Amino acid sequence: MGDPAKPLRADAARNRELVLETAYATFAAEGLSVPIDEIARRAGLGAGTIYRHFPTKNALFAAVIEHRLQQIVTAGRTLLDAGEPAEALFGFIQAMAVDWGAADQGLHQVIAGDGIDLDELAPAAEAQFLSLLGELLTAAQQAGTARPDLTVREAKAIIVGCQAVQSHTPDVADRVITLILTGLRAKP
Amino acid sequence: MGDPAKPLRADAARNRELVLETAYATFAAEGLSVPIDEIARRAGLGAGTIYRHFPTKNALFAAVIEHRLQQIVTAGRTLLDAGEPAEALFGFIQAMAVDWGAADQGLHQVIAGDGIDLDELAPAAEAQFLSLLGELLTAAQQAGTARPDLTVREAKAIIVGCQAVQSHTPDVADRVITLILTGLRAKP
Amino acid sequence: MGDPAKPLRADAARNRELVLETAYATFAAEGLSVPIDEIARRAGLGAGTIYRHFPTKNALFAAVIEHRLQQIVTAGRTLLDAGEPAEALFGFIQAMAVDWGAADQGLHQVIAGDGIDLDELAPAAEAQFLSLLGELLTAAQQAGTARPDLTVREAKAIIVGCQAVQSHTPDVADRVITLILTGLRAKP
Amino acid sequence: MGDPAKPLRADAARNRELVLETAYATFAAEGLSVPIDEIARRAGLGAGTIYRHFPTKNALFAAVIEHRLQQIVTAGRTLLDAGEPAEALFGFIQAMAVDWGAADQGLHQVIAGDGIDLDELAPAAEAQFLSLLGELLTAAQQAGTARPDLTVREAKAIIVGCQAVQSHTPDVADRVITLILTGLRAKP
DNA sequence: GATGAATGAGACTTCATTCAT
DNA sequence: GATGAATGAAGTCTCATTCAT
Repeated sequence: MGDPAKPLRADAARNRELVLETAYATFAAEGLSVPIDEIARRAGLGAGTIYRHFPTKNALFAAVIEHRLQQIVTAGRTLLDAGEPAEALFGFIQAMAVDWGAADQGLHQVIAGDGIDLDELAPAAEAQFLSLLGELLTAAQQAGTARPDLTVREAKAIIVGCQAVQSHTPDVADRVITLILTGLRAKP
Repeated sequence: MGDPAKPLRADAARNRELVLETAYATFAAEGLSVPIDEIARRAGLGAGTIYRHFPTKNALFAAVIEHRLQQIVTAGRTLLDAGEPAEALFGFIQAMAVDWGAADQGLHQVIAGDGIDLDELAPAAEAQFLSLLGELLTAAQQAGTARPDLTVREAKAIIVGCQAVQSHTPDVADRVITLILTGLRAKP
Repeated sequence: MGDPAKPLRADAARNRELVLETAYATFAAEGLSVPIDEIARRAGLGAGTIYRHFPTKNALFAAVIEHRLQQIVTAGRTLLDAGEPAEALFGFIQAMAVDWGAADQGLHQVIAGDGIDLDELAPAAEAQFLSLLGELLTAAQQAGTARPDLTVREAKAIIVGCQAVQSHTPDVADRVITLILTGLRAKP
Repeated sequence: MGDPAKPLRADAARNRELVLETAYATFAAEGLSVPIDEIARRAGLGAGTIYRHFPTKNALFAAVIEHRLQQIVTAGRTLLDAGEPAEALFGFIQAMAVDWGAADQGLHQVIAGDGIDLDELAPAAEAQFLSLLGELLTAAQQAGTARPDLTVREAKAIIVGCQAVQSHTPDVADRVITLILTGLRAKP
């Protein structure tokens, strides 16, 4: 049913994607304080072009995070559909912290605070993310691998914790996250 | 006695304390990007006064963190000396995240990364902290309450994770941290 | 054609020139301690614009000096090519101090030291300058008007001295410089 | 007769001397931009003590220059009284630049401009200096060693030039100054 | 009188955002 | 639409000068 927004011209759409990818890579590698000009330079665009697509730097954050969360949700749903409900939740948390969060300074800064609030920034994506997390959690609880009294908010808090671990001490992160997850499996 | 550095004049010492406390409160509440001028304003001082005591913004960070870590180490040692070796480690981690970390956004940013390195910033205090943590860990392992294969670095990573949890989702932090700690108690 | 650096946009090039001229006039008239903001104000530009073209105040010095030295070298070469080898050196020194150095306080400060090193600031232009000076000197020596034992470094030192004279006591500079140059003509 | 100002207490007089000497050494070595606090530190005094004796930084410059000029005048007079009128002027100029000006960045900056005017700063000392210079000049002219048409202002301008040479290219300064002085000896 | 801590204006520089080309 | 130049409000830090101790 018809995108309400006018469809972008082909080159504009391409530029939007390019900005998004460049911004993600840059924020992930160097944190959120990278200047817009630097992102423009890396994308081979003018700064004005970025502002045409994203009216403020915060809007760019929002779009990047939204994009990222959508990828995460997609990957999580794949895991869920793979038919291993018992381990999907744990695999997802581990993957989110270790594989995806490995170099993700920017994502971690956003998720862990730094004055930026995910719920304000990208409420729709956040809702989808929580919904997926709920499904993963329920599946694991029904399979008997996760504590039955665990809530979605708690599961998200644990993800935040695991990402902090990954970002701060990458070399022991794998083991520590495994330990943390142990606590989620224990019977009440 | 025999302090090599001349003792500060009474008013200077008072102001130094005032800056340290104001800076701690401000960084904790609003993160590390608060301008020095704002801290000066809140302390009722000129900006130059802060720079007299701490020649760089980083030096101020360092002093705040050092001050804070010393308080933490002192409190941890009290716990250790209280004669409950079995629970001291867990009490310490919980206290560090929940009681002290409650409003500690700035401290968390420093400890959790953000381009700032604790070891460079306050190496002495960091060393004391790690040493205390080691003692708490050993005591718990000898009492049989902590996994024997846990290392100090891992314990520190867990603290970082717990602080992230506290800072991001305070209302479920208590429960989540308890869950995380469960994983440290499990037999290998 | 084949300029590796993209040619500046017309407005940018105009502003670059404007900054250079304003900076030259201002430094020359008031010395090197004039704030960048003041130069921006006089040029009718924002301070940021200056920093876009010259990333540091030192870089602006460098560009001003380079610009100036190039003019000087060009003028000197014209003198050399005019076919009066016997007098070109003396004309050049006199011109450099009197005509061009008339209000050149800033340039004099740079050339005469003040903690700023020409060789670091604009090595290429400095090299060209020394090379031209060498040619002038050789020509005069072959024509028998300059002492045969005079070196390029000594000639440069004399220029520095003449500029100091000009800058300090303009009203007697012409005569004094003539006297100084007399010493260079004398037979050993 | 009878100093109109109350005589200083012994310690105050000592401090005044100490500041003057330290300031001279520091300005000479590092230029006029050295902070007052640094001079205080080197003198082992508080900054306030300097301000008790010299109400502004400019006043301190003035006093330093005055002090210095007095020494110079004294030394020049000694030269004059030594009974070698033919060479006293040349010896004086050479000594002023080479021996005394060797590391005299501060003095050179003041004399060579930098927005500071000797006549405003220390008019009395300047007058004495000019008077001495006049005597040296007259003596040399009567002895037939200096051009009869040389004026005091021109002689001073030459000193400024020689100091610039010394300050800019110390290693050839001796020779260059000798060359310059040759010009003053030549018959008109 | 001496001290050195405090002040606060102002320097240099960065960067989100706007706008002429 | 795209570009990248211009803007100007901050931010960090310095230092001449004043003032409480």
